[in-house]
Amino acid sequence: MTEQNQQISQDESHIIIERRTKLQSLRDNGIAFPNDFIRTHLAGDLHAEHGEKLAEDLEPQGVRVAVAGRMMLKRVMGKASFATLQDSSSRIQLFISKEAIGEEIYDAFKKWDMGDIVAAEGVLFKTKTGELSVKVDQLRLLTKSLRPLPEKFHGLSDQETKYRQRYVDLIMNDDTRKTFITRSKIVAAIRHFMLGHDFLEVETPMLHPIPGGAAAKPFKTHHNALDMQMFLRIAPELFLKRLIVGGFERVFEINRNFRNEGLSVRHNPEFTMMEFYAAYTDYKWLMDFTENCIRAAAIAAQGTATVIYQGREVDLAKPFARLTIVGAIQKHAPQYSTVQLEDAEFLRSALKKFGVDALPHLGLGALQLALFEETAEAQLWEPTYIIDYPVEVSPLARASDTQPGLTERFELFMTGREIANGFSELNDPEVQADRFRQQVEAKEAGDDEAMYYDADYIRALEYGMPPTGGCGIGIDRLVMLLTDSPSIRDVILFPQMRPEA
RNA sequence: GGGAUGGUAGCUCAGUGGUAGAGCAGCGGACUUUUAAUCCGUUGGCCGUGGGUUCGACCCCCACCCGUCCCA
Repeated sequence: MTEQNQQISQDESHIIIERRTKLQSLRDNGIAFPNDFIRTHLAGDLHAEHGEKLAEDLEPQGVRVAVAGRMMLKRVMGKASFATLQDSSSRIQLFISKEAIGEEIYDAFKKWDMGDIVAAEGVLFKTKTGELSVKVDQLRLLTKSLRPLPEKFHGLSDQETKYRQRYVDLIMNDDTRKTFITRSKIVAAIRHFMLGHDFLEVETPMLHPIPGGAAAKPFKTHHNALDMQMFLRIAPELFLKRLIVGGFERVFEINRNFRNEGLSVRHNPEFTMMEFYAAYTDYKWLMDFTENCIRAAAIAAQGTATVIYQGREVDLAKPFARLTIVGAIQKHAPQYSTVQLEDAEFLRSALKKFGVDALPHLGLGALQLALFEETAEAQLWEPTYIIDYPVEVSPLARASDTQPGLTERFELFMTGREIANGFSELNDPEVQADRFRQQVEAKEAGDDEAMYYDADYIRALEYGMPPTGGCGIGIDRLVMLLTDSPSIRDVILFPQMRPEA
């Protein structure tokens, strides 16, 4: 052992020291980390193909297999033993007898540890309790595990360790593996849905010279060669619409956004969104389309569009409800009268009771929206589109032709959370330029979430963008819903954590 | 940012002012069809960190660090 290793081992438990000693003896006796084993079968396939067979049917077939995986259980009984290997598909039991593999390897096996990666070859059979197993005649240790796994029965339950050491969580918890497999299926289903509707998948910059496309605080970074400040993107929106200008009439991107905000059960500083844009559509078309897309994702994840979240049903099968902001307040907080909801001063005082200090420049629509967020939003359990957002909080959305001060915009809520946000895009370059100027004024007045003026985006619009609908779906929150996960950290493999103590 | 709650052996957890415990894992031994195998023996702890109170602190007090939940 090197001096450095010795120093490390002083801080390590006796278990790790013991295992390092075993590894050293593997090194002394040959190749400690061999990579020439060839696996022929996965455990899950073996169970699927042979699990139901009777012993007397299976054993005469002499099915020869080579399996490998992490040793999760080990039962040594004198001259014969059982071990359970876990591979990516499932688990398979090994029957290991001294008689079949020889005394030398058998004695070595007795020293192997839980968590070691083991390879075995042999013939399938059924034990007397009927468990499909491999009668092993060749056995090898492929990778020595130096760190002890959590307890075999209770597993790993500490939330912090599950998040910080996801690799251990994945080894120990089938539910965790399932959640991320489901996440992959959801993303695949959404991608398939989009491609099936003639959308082109694209990738736009994550490093932005000007952050745009959303009201949020960005992360700042620095490009050395260009010696310029850059921002991690808060949304891909302005780039995707440049592509609409360019003639890609249906585009989507599934990728990460970064927002410099606090952490919560619903917020991770980097999160995944799908944004999509379709020329010659509007927000009404988007609502129908988004609904179908989410339904397809639910069926891919759970096989049904009627799902249970935290013990309560969410019906994604029936048409999603549609309510205006005021309508939602009236439904979920009926103590406010129609007259009061049109009274800016009343709304300010009502908001104060919720501890919200409404900025003086906010108009009626923004005040109504703030009251909606306080009173109604958390109660929107069944999927509900809230429509007709005020212009002042929707600087990229097309104004309504019939309702002054409102835009053709919706947000989709379910289980009390925002899942999607979409609108008819503002494609009038002169109006967009005005809206940007207003944002810059708000920023100068101290609103650090206000947008920058993006001159190139205006230039793009000046070439002409067809009438377009665009929408963003929060993938993490959708996966939470479809995997019944209470926290966003449960659906992100490596959630953001403070440095370890 | 505020409130609640937690941090004790590698893991899961007991312990409530008087010598730090159990199960699993580990180590030694027995055992040729086990299923969290069983049986005998046994090692292992800055009780999150730093202060304080006390004859004496895992336990009481204060501050801090890192989680979890709720609220903003």
